[in-house]
Amino acid sequence: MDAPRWLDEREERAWRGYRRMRRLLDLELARELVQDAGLSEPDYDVLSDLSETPDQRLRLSELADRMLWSRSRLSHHLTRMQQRGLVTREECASDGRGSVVALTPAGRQAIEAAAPGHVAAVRRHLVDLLTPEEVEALGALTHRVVEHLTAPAGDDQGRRVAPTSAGPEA
Amino acid sequence: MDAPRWLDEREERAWRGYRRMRRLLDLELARELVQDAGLSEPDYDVLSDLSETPDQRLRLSELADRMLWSRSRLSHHLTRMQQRGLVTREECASDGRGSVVALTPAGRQAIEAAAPGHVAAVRRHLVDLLTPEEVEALGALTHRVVEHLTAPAGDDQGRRVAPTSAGPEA
DNA sequence: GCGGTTTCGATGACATGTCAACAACTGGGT
DNA sequence: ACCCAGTTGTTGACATGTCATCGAAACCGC
Repeated sequence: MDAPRWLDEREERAWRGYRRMRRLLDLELARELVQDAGLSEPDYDVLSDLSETPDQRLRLSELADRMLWSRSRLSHHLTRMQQRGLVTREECASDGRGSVVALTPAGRQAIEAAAPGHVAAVRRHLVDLLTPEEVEALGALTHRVVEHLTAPAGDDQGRRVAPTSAGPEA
Repeated sequence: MDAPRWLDEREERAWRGYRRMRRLLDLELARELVQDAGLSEPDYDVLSDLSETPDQRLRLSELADRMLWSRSRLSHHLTRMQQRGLVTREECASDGRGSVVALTPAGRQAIEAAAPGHVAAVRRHLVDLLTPEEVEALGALTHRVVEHLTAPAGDDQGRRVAPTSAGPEA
């Protein structure tokens, strides 16, 4: 690392573009979501993950792992969503420590109302701006990076990632 | 919007991959940065933008616009960085309302110490995992999306973006 | 030069996220 | 049966980000 390899022009362009896109896309999607559906992005993600589940319910830690959130963050966020009537907490039958998070009817209604507009926004600001080849490339490249970051460690460095578990032994 | 066009399999893969990559990359880069250099990503970004400037100093609002931050956020953050001795605020000669943010020697030292490791991490976890074609594609695609999101409005929708100014009249 | 309007940056209240500590419980070894 | 290390989810203190508001200064048409 004595002579750092800086990014060349193309790499720099990709990296800066990525970061700028990230920020702008986030701002815009969040803005539309809150305006059109009264949900924040985190709200949407929670509801969306829950609604994709057979029962509309998940163990708290299972949900946290899927979302790559810490349990603490999820717990705080659920408290707020619960107060708004979007989700409920139930005791877990098989594990006395556990909580199960469940979608309420209001929660289901909220996500169903929000989804079409949100998908449309994702198309409008991202997907529909890309060629099919670019969509393919983006899928491939992001998956490779994700694989790398979730690899069992000792990979090219001794570092681990992810808030809590979600590791190799999941 | 009556019959929402959902994402097809490839689009879904790209979108989910993007979001997952985003999250994991952020966590990892932030983790390494704070561990190796004692800086958060926002800290790094502020110092980095300042250090790229001829005089190591910028008007507060100029910096906010470049970073796509609200003035308020930047002001709060600068207060904290100032307390750590990384930056200083100076009065602006040409505008009595204004502040100029300047890098201190400690700030310059911090960014110079942090940069090589951070660039290496960006390579390790992203850039070096991509083919040259993918780097090129990522650059092209992100720039197109950024263009779209910063376009003068009335574009395909009547919506504007960005925290404060940075708009069409900039 | 003077009022009205806008811009600049700071601030306080509040929302959200992180981190460390904790109690309750599980499961395995003995 | 019992202990104990590990796991689960919650909590409180704190860091960070957002939003509305504010005073000061600049700008602008007159």
